[in-house]
Amino acid sequence: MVRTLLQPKAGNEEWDSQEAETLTGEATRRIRQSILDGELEPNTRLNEVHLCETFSISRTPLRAALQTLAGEGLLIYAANRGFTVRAFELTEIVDSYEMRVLGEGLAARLAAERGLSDAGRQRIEESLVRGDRLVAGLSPIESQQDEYSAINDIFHGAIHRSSGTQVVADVLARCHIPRVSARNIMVLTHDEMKIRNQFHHDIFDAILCREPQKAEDLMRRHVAGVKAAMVIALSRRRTSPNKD
Amino acid sequence: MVRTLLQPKAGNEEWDSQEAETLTGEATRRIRQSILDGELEPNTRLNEVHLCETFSISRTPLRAALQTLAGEGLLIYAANRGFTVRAFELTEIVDSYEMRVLGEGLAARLAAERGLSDAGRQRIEESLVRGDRLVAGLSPIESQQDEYSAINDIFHGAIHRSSGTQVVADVLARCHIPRVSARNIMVLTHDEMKIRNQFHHDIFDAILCREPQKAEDLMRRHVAGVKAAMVIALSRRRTSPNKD
DNA sequence: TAGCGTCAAATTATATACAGTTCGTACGTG
DNA sequence: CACGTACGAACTGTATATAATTTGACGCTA
Repeated sequence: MVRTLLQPKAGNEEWDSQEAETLTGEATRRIRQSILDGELEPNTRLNEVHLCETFSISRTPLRAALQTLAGEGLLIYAANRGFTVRAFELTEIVDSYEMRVLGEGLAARLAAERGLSDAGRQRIEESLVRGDRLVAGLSPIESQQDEYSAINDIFHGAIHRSSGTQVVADVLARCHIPRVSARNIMVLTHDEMKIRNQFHHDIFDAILCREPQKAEDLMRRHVAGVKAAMVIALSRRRTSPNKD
Repeated sequence: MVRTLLQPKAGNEEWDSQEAETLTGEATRRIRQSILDGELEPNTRLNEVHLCETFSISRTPLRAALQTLAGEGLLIYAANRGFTVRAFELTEIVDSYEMRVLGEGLAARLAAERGLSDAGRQRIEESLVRGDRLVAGLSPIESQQDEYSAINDIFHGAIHRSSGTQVVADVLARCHIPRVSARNIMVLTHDEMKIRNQFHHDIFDAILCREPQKAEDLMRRHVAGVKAAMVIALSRRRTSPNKD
């Protein structure tokens, strides 16, 4: 049969070039997902041989995957002691949001200064359409949180790319990790989704109209709002349980 | 005679735990240095076997080192095609400074909010003493640029740690890379060193006095000044040579 | 001569064997 | 019984052999 013609698997989003079609890349994605989904709990020390058997690969590609994830900040490495799942303290999560406020604002500003590519504009518009549909209550209630999360990733990811600077995108990816690691904790109300959806629209308009200052300001307020909601949700779950 | 003890090796800065006493760590440091020093030029495609012979190690620790450096953003990886030294466009460098303005400002603000540890305060004071000595003209002229660079790393590094948040320090490390990769280009005048040294003093005072807003503001202006100088220096070297 | 398919050399990806370190445990000593 | 030491199992670090992929050159065809 056809051998070359390498495509991402049908129905799958495009891959990072790094994670295509090698055991290493496959393992990287699966382990990352396990961590973000909470299957691998924080502070767990990873046993290489055991993980090898789990994924049915040898230690070489496994270690490569672990190195990559350590580089992403998801794992912590200690010489002769291997890798450990990184734990994020509440402080760390709050501060990373503070960083994200600034970074997302910068990305929006740069995007507004430089304009959107056709592909970027289309991706954002797609996310806005889906957002409107969500807010209108046309999605199944069970999947609303996941749908909002997906929409959010598309919207912000498109803006990161549109900033035109890899470093900015990298920085935001790093700030994104503590957020995701706590994702399950926050449940959005319908009103919150409405507000955020409106912010997405306004930010998009500011970028389209080439108003960098306005785009940055709106984005900062948007992310600051998300931060506040997250901190409140986290505090509820994490504060000392001595006063039940 | 205030001197910090516990130095890993005489004259050597302390190591990341990741890079201690393994061939992988050693290779990581050496290759990183080669890249930052410009021995390995941008867009060079790295040949694993060749590098193995250069460093007298086998491919396993070498690949581990390359993966780590790719995670730091110094190398770019493509599946089945290996690693390439990353090149930073002028735009990328400018934007990473923009990010750094915000990140360094945040770090200073957080440090001011939370206060300095004894170790942190000592490190900063040490850098200030050395800065004053430098500005007073008591250092050999040939080594002034290197001395300023070292002082700078100590000062800002101490503040990054004092922010109390790993994510912030990671973000700034990522912004630091394009800067260093262009380090040789900028030559500081004595007056510029004086101005920057004064900024260091003022920022330190603001942090000590627990004035977060002031610390952030000063730090932003400080880094913005550095950015301006760098951009001017880079433009001189890089702009199209069609109008000599 | 331009385009295309094929093959071999070079290079990367993976598996696995072996070496070195860590860490828990059991034993000996005070 | 407390404490330190030594030993061994478990684990990570490294080397190297083998498999898969890329790359460039060569020759064939239209």
